[in-house]
Amino acid sequence: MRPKLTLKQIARELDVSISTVSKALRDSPEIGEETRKKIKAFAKLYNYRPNNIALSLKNRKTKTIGIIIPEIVHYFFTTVISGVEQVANEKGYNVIVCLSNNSFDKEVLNLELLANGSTDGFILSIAKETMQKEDYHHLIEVINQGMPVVLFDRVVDEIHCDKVIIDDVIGAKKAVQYLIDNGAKKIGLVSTVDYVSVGKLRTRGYLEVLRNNNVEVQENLILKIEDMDNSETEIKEFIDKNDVDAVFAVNEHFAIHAIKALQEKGLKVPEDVSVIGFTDGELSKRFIPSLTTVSQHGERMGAEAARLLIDKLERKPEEEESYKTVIVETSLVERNSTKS
Amino acid sequence: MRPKLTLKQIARELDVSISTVSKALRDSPEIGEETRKKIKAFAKLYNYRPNNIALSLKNRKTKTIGIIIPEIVHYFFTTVISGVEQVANEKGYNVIVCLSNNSFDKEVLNLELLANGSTDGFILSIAKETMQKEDYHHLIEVINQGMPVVLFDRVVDEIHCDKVIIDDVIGAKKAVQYLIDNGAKKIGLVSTVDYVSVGKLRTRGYLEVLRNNNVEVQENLILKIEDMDNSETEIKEFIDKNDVDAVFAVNEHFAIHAIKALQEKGLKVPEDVSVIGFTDGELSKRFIPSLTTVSQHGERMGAEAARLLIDKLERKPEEEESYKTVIVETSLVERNSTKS
DNA sequence: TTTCAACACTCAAACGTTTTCGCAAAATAG
DNA sequence: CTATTTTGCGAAAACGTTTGAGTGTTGAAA
Repeated sequence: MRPKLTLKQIARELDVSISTVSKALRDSPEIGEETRKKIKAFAKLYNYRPNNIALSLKNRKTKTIGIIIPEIVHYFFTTVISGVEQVANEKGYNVIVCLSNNSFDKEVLNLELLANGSTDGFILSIAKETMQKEDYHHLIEVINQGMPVVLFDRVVDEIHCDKVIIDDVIGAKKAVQYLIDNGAKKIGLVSTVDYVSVGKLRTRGYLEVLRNNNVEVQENLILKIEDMDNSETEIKEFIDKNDVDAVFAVNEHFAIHAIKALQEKGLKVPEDVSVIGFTDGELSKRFIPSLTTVSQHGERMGAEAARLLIDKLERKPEEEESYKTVIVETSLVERNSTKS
Repeated sequence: MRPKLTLKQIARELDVSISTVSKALRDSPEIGEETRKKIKAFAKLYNYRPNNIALSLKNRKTKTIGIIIPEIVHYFFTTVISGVEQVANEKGYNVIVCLSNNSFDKEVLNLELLANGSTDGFILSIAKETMQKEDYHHLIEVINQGMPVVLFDRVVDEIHCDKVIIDDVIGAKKAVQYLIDNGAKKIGLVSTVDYVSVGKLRTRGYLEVLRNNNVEVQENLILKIEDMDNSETEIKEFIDKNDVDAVFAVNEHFAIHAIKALQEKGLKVPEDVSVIGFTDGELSKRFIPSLTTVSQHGERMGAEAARLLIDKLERKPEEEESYKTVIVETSLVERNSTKS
């Protein structure tokens, strides 16, 4: 076992000072040709690499960005991480991932831990519990200490920082417009109750498009799921008793249950009824039929967040402080659950 | 903006020495009651937290473990991360995640980067390209430097370290035995070509169980998919021309295509034909019908890997070096694609 | 011969901690 | 009232690095 080489050891070995070694390796003109070559050769031979921790301490930056998400076994979040990672890597940054498990306490803990020198900034999606408590002091604290934070997906107005979000209303409008353009008249909506912000916004998009196209809004064609655990039965009943020629569901899960219910009713998807979902996850791609869906482009969101953060980190101190909110456009991915 | 507080600032503010502050905060008996209280109150008021980087440098350990995986948008790997994270957190460790994207070069880069002081040890699943090249010098190098490494899932004999794997053969046996126990006689196998180790091992399990139960092996009931892109058609043809009463597929994807082909042939799953998959991902849980499947327990694997690593990290230096390989048992998760 | 610049290097401080050692002053013992 | 112990605190080194300032030698210009 050969422990890591340090400048000090090289210096002792070659009988020069530590600073000489450091300067030689960084090609300082202060060091003579011969000495420099000798040192470089030695360093190469024994595979010297500077210690990151020491560098971080010296430079007061770690070249590491922390990302705190509510859960990791979750398609959307992994695509975001993937996007962050790509951009971070390009710019020479590392990514350290922490999970809040949707718990307020764990979010606070992780944030405090990483804020003590481990990272230069944060990319974060707020935990469910934190949103319920509406307690953001930990985030505000960290921002006040001068640490840049970028919020994505779940964001709140109370926190002043850069943000990356999608436009749920426009996403929903794209989907419903697509259905109308392809001849649908009786479009069912399977949504969540209104206090889930995503459900509310997507419902708004649905309503707007119907009005814009002079399609009458039929209240009975709108289903708002209360109890997620019982969504399957609710959707089945909804489909059974209503006559629709298209369905817009606010997530993948609702979409596939709608498809199943339609099939059991003797209808074919997409021949008789078209179905569109929201969130382009594994399930949308691989369900049979595969789902036409509104994609949230998690990877782009991650990349955008990383760019915002790194811009802040590398900004000259004299530049004006300003916070941006980037809206990443959704797009409709056409697959086999809609006819066109 | 209030920058982070340091010992030095507290010392200056309270007109004592840095060491006094440090000792007071760590409840050293050297410091008098009064001074200690004063310092602690001040630190609390201004929310002092020691700088992790400085601590890492001093202690020569970072309390951080690196995990390098081939991809993150992948159900299995996320469950592993989740398991690692839980155990790591319990023991006061952070997790830094890097992606190799299945590229040899990126794996080497990440490893070298993190090995220079950023982490105390690694948990790693080898990149596809690395396995093809059979070049593991970067891993061996890191291990030689005294950094503990735990390999999981994709492991190789050439590397001497702790390992966490599942037993594919036993997993497959459980599945096929279950089918036989429930009356199946003509069990189709949808596998990959033999040079994919997973396909080979799971096929072996299938064959062993048939022999053990004196069921004749019919070569025509075994499908080995060459071309993943064309798997759908291959499976459809296979199902169409063969008469089976059960199917064992070596992954989720094959399983759902088998189900679809069966349904299109006019057969019902699970009433007429039972289907079992491998890998308990999103799709298995949420496909309709949901899939009975062999679960690999990624979370357990991650937890196990983290435990092995942390044991190594906290082992006294005088203790004997030894490498373990932990086999995490698979288990059969019964859902709606099999009758029982 | 003196002066000075160029060269090639070393010293020392700094980043923020912890910890060993040393040293006064106060408290106790003799 | 002196001798010794205890108490309370500070100085300094260490972790590994970078970097501005300082130093000694050489060779050339004045």
